[in-house]
Amino acid sequence: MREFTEQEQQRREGRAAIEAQDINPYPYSWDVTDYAQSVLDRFDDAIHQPDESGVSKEPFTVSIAGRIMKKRVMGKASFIDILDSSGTIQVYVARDSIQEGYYNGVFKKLLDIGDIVGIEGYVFRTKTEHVSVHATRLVLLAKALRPIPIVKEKEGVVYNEVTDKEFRYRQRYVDLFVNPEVRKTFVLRAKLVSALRSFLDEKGYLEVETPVLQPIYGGASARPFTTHHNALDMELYLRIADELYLKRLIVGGFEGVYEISKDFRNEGLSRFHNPEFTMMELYVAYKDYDWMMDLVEEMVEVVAMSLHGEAKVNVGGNEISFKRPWKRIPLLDAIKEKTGYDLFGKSRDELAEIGKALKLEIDSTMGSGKIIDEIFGEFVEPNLIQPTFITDYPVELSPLAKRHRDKEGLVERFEVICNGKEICNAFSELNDPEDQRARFEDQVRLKDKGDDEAMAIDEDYLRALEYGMPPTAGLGVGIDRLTMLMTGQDSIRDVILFPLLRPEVAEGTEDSDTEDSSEAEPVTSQEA
RNA sequence: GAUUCCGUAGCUCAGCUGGUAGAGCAUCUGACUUUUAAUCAGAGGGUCCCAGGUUCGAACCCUGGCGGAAUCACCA
Repeated sequence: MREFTEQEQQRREGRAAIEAQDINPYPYSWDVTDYAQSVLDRFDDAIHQPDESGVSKEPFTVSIAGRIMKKRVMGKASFIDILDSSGTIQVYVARDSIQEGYYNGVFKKLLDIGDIVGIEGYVFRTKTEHVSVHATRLVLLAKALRPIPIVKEKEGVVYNEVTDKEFRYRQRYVDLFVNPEVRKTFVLRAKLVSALRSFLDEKGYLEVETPVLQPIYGGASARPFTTHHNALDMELYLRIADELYLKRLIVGGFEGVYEISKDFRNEGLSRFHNPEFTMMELYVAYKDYDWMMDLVEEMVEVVAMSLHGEAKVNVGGNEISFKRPWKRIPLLDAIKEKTGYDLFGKSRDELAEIGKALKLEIDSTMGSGKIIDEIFGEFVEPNLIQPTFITDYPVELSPLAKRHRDKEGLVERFEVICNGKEICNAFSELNDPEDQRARFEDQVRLKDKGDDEAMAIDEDYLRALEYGMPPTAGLGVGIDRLTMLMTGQDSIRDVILFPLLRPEVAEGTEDSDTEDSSEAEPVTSQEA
């Protein structure tokens, strides 16, 4: 058994004292009729404010519930701040206004900051002009046995703000109620996903679900997580992308399908990478990547509008505008513009020379596509702040994309770069089964050379393509990154509720293996 | 995986060139029926992340480990 801190012991004693009065510290429900924000919004001095005799034209009675965040006791009356899902409201608790005996018997001594309570009362404005609820009934709904961090604020200055990242990620439940802007971020994230979904639904695309557990992983270059199915005694992989399954559905005759779901990649963690992350993938039949660029512009603008009411956002001092149209520039042109080197038609060795001239580390295992990608990543990508379509990638980097209709060695693919980071990736989908087989075979050669991110041949996918897939445009959007951009967060952990962390040593388990005789004793805290 | 920085009370932090710990808020006791970082008076609370080492003596110096952050590498 973990040793309790002083404050935890005091709270447990408080709980016992409450139970000794036949009060359940964890009752079953509370009838909520109002929320902090709506009360503040709806209060009208003309009709709700009581006069000197305590009578108002139209009493504004409410029933609210939430967590006690502050408690200011002044003898026979107190103010508490109650936090609910909408925000905070002050409650005036006077001894003679609530249940008889409750003020001195329970409220003053036994209710703590952090406890969750239900309050009935009427709304009024205090002498200091603060809209408050004058409690007529106050009920404990859940006792908090741990003290919560107390954050205070005066004149815009926040005191004792909980800033410790580890604390905040490990105990997100606390982070959410002590840092209001954290909740806002996740509300925005939900809005973003819902705006995306309704945008796609309105276009008539079908939301589908495809397997997370896959016998062959594919659709991206990444290392997978591996797991095992006992009954079938088979290795399975957690998907690294939805792509190949969604395109099978296009073969099946759906003309527009999308999926919003988690992908899993077994790679390092960073400000931009969490091993599980959310992707939206969309495939539309009979379209190509030019069409998809138009769609992406429209979609992102709509999303920005639905979150902010305008098509722009401030991130790290940059004002980013999503207003259409966005700049479109071929990858090699963008590189030429920034570095002066024209890479078109250059051989692998010529590219390596240019790479070295640009002071990049080029080794013999890197193919020409990889070198181009390095140059782009180093000299172009970080400088693209406004949303920009970078188009036409080397074929070796894009084994699932269709060859460019005009440009030899390239594919019809684009990425959108914004604030120096990729936010989506799309192409005209490769639907020639024989070219696809050849591309897979190239991947296998890479795998044999030791590239553990190269794709495997997916025979079933090839079989599907052999039945005929219409020309198709495909898109993948990193939802976490898009959320970062739209909410101005600079770490992916701030847009994922429970980011992956190393396991912590659980409280009270440091000596859990040693015998502990005190456990045998029955704990009787009920009687007091 | 590499490098740098960080880890002291429930929270936010201080702790000088090594002399075994302090503040504010929170908590406890008392006062106070319109306060708002409420106020006033008093009190308690710490395996200084862990394990070794150096030293008469370590929160502080050294070594190793654990955890976090940033940067890099890989990627979305």
